Amino acid sequence: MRTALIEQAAAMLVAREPVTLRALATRVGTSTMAVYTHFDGMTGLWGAVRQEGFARLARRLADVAATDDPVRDLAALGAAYAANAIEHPALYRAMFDAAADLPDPESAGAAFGVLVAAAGRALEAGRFRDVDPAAVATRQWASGHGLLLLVISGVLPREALDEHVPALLTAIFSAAGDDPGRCAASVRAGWG
Amino acid sequence: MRTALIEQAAAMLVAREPVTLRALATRVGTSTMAVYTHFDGMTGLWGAVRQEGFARLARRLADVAATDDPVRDLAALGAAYAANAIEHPALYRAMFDAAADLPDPESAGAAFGVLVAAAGRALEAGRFRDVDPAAVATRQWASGHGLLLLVISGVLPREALDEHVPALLTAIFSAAGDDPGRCAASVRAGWG
DNA sequence: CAGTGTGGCATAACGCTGCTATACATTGCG
DNA sequence: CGCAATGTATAGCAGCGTTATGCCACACTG
Repeated sequence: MRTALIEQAAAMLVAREPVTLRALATRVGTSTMAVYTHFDGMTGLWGAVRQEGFARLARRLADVAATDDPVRDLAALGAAYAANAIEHPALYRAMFDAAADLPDPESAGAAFGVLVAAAGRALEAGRFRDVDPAAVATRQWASGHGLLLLVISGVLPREALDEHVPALLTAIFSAAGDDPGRCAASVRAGWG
Repeated sequence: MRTALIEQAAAMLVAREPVTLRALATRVGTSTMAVYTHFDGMTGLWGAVRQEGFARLARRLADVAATDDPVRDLAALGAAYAANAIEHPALYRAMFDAAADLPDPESAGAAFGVLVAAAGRALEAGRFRDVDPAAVATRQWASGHGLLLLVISGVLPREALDEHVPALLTAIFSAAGDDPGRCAASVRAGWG
């Protein structure tokens, strides 16, 4: 029942339908009370939906196999992240809805941890110098997040991703110590 | 009446009060119908509020005086942009609310134009090479936007701005052709 | 095996939301 | 002065999230 409600809510979210309590209960074939027994009302359900969104994101990032080029891996992780957000924009927006509580630290941290790990490998491989892997990951994440939200909102066209993400990643990774030319090639390879 | 409604809505937004039709009408001292005669319901009012938000942002950016160091100016514009967003986070979030229509192209374009102009001056001054000023401005905007939203949402602490914005701007401007050392100094001076 | 709780769902109602139809007032113009 | 028109007040509607209450079906227990 819990999972049915979460999945139905996520489905309505990706279908651009308004996720309302009554419509949700009707679609699942139960009554509105189910949301109150299994969650703490709609806010609790939204929290569960966002947690599910982060879990899906973490799974998707985990599917990106690590290669011997950690900078390429960072770009590939960015591509997987962007693809996930573009395919389910409403879910992505709900995951970062500022009106709600903080996203679940565990599931969100799992996704972020994959990025930090890749940055750490770049540091160990000598591609980065004198930087905190978490800082590099945060900068990549924030840049991509902002660009994605602007694209999802329709402020920027979708082509803006292909135009600006590789440029931003190359700038960030070069500033972290990677050789600019080699970095650009790795980013191109990873962004695909 | 129009302006009174817009300003009251903006005031309730910064006061973290829920902006509801009845509460808004009561505070302004009129009836709910006023919102329908002057705007097209609440959606129209939200559009006007966002337009007002972009107008305030454009005014604030225009107050940043241009110096003989265009890269410093870009960082100073970023600082003014960030300060405006941090001071009125609810209004900033409303400005980019993806559920609504696109922000008013005129007022939003005015704010963005200031950034593009500064990037153009950097190009003319020889600080940037072989780049589109609009592309540099877009990358700076998207990076700052993403970082600001993460801070406003509480995902990142406020100190993350001072830690990551100068690093990101230096990375972007260096990738645009500026000398890294000189760029870092200009960004530090502008970010203040 | 019958009795008894107990957890989970259906029903109905409450207060709130945005919105609209209608009646009234007030202003400007011929 | 009377008429037209614009903007506001009132009342009500459908929808929302939430909650109080009743029921039922399952599980544990003497």
